[in-house]
Amino acid sequence: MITLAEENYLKAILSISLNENGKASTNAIAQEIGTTAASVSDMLKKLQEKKLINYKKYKGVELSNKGNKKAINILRKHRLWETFLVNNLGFNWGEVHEVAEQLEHIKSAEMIDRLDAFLGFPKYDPHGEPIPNKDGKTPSRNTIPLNELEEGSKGNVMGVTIDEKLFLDYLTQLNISIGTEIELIKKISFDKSLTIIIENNKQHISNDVAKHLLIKIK
Amino acid sequence: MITLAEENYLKAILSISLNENGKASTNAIAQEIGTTAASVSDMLKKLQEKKLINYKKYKGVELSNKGNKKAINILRKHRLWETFLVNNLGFNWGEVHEVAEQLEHIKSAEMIDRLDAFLGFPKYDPHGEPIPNKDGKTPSRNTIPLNELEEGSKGNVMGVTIDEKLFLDYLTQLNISIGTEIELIKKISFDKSLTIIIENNKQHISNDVAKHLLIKIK
DNA sequence: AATTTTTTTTAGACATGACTAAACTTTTTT
DNA sequence: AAAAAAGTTTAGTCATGTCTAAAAAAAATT
Repeated sequence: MITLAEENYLKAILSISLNENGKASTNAIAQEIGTTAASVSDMLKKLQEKKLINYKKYKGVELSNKGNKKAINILRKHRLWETFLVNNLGFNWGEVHEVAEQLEHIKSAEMIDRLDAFLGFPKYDPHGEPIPNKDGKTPSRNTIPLNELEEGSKGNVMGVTIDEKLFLDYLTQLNISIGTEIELIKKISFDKSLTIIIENNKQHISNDVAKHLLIKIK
Repeated sequence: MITLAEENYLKAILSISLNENGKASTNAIAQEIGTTAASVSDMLKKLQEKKLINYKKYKGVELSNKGNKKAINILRKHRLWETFLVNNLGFNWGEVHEVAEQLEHIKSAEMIDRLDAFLGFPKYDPHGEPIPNKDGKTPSRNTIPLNELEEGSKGNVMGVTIDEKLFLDYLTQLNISIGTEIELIKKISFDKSLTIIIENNKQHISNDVAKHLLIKIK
């Protein structure tokens, strides 16, 4: 049986290895989870025992096949629940993360598959993030972060890559949601900030915001 | 903050005080939860600390106002989730208890009120058990257990008072569900078993089954 | 190549919630 | 009203998952 704490570690390791590629460091995991490096070290030993990760002391860590399956499944549950909360309970996309963090740990494969069916087998969650299917397969799209677009090109927002209220509320304020068309006017070399056009309005956003917006080029 | 274990104790104490009236004994709680009397003693001290129960050593325990509110809220969540699982995800009434036991601990008052609205503010769950509303008020009905009916009288099943797969599956086999009309033909004095008629079929059931069927007399 | 800095691990505690065994109350029986 | 039985609490352990402080290893700097 896998515990709640263990599930959160697997999730953190998956999240880190998706962002930076290669192995996850003890410190990075500690930061992601909001605990100390010492606690992480302790837990990594337990996860290794259970064959959920591949870990050698001081050498970083990666998910084993078994661990990867578990982690993907948690992600699947998280994103399905977020979809339910937004589509059926009327929450907005900035309000669902904390509750989904709880719901993702509910154990019942049968239930989650029925929820999936109830929702109509969605491919993307309310943030445009792909929902792994029952077999763990994740749909892929060719999108690029807005900050990597060339000046003068246009595209549509297909997803965001962080799920934090402050960020999502700011996007809402900028009139950006899934599907929004954005034209990149200018990149400022100095601070890598961008001038963009959204629905005929010129706006200026930081690189920090732009890099978390996934764009499909027109 | 109230922990998962504490919530389960409050639920157990509520359940016991609804069935047998008066205070809940340490042993009864231990049995309900599936733990030892020693563990219960330990926990009662903690719940007393938090003012969730009224407890004097060796004298049994009852919920405080605060504890009662918490416990009712857990019951509300349990029954709303069961309703969702049956009405929207297509589970049958015998399959939902375990999952609802997990879901009832999800913390978000906003979410549960939205779920309530989504479900259409149901008054009863799939087992006919009353769902406390947002303010903790529980709808009441005048029903009596089938075994207390008089010979020759008729009524409809309005609810069941245990939520166990074996029991519910047996009811399904007997063609009994919420709303079913039952006529009580005969009570056997020896073992208090009953002969009943359901949809023109004569059946014979034990007192143990009958006492968990709530009937509204015609 | 040696030293400093950073990162990681170990050692030793602590809180939670469980357990068994033993002690202590309360209740029931004689 | 004693004695026996039943129920409850305490004492002492244990596993989980956290922490701080100290030690050890790896990486970066000189």
